[in-house]
Amino acid sequence: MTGKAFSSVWLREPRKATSPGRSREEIVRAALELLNEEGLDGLSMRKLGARLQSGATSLYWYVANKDELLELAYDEVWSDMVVPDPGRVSWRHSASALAHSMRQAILRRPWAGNLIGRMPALGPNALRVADQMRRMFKVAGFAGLEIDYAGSTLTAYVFGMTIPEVAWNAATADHSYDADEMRASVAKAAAQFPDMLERIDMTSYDDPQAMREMAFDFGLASVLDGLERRLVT
Amino acid sequence: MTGKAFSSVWLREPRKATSPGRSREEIVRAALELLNEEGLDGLSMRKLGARLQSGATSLYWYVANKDELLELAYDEVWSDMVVPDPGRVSWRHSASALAHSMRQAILRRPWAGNLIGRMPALGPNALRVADQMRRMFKVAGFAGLEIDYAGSTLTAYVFGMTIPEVAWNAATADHSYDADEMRASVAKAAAQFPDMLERIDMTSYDDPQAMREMAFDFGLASVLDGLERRLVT
DNA sequence: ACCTGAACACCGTTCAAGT
DNA sequence: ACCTGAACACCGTTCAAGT
Repeated sequence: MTGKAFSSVWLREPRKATSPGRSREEIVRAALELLNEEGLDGLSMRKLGARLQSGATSLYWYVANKDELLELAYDEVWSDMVVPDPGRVSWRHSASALAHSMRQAILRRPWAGNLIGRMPALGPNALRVADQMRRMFKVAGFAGLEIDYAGSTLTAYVFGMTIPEVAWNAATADHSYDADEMRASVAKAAAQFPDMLERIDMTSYDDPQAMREMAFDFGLASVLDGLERRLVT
Repeated sequence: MTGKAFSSVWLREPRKATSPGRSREEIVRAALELLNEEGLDGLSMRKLGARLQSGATSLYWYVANKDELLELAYDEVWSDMVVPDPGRVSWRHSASALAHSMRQAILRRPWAGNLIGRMPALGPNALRVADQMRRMFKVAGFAGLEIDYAGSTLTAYVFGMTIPEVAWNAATADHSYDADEMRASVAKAAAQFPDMLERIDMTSYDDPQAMREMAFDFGLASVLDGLERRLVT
């Protein structure tokens, strides 16, 4: 019972473009526009069809279903992640730059927050990043499976830190943000936890942006220190 | 313009239960059943209404909308995360046990993978865990904002590692899993990346479960080492 | 106070029919 | 080979009307 294995759009050939305004590429471009303008909920096959001056169902000639379309669009997120050459700079510098560029890539495309880690990342951009990261950790001194473990650790940290950040931005984007009100709300919820209340009095809510950057750098330094330690022993 | 701030179900009083089979509690219980049986997509207001022998729209008396219902159900995930008392065991042991229980809590409820980090976690269970974790990092020796940074780092790592794990399980659950086929698929996608191909030849695909546990422990040790290092300097 | 059903404004996807 | 529209089987939510 071999059953058909795990499938991904990237494993199949696209239908070739013939008419000018109608191709997989064209569709993905329009989907990205919609995603960037209106977010994940703003993308529907019907709206996408309208934008391309076609029936919604015409798209199914080029793309098997909406999930595949998302998988195609998703690869774009990886396009501006960078891994500075670990031959020229220290691997720590390279890893740190990668982590920051990953975070920014997601913050710039909030819709990606709901896809990341949930969707296979087998597009060309994702593979490039994975390949460069592997090489980086090899230069650093990791070997065998530990090359992959180190990669997983770094990306898990960055994604785990950034996904909530995106969600938070989305949740507070509508209402004009009021630090005092926020403080009061959370204080109410955390009323029976004296330890939590203590935290609420801190500056945390006044400049959430700066706070998050500090938290990110603190955690990143920890992760990199931890990885470094794995190398020396 | 203060605008209404960030809102969460947990900040409002529930409507009190009157009839026996109809209350916010009852509804959340039924929603959890549906989630555990059919996953996130299996939960619709209509199906939930049917299960409770009521019109779908009757639920709106007890719950403002589906998102709030999810927020309510979501707190359940935190219920079996444990933080061993850091007064009796080392903080490292405590943190490690917490991390493992977090991972298991999510693996046991795959639907949570799509909610985690995306939804405010202000329910009683989530607050208990947050409070205990805070105390743990305080006992460890962190102070001020670093208590929170340490907490964010640990949970970001665990969530970032576990969310893809859940997604992977879901993607491979349908098809009977075939290691060779999988290897071939990924090899095809990664064809131009010699470094990636090297990885594919490893044992990675034969026992993914064991592999993931090793990866998790490797990363966890790194994160804890990194946090420890923050304490001594 | 609580519950109902009809209705609104959407979805993704299939498929026979057209050119 | 490509595109269309109608149709199917769903959604979440509102709201006037019932008891």
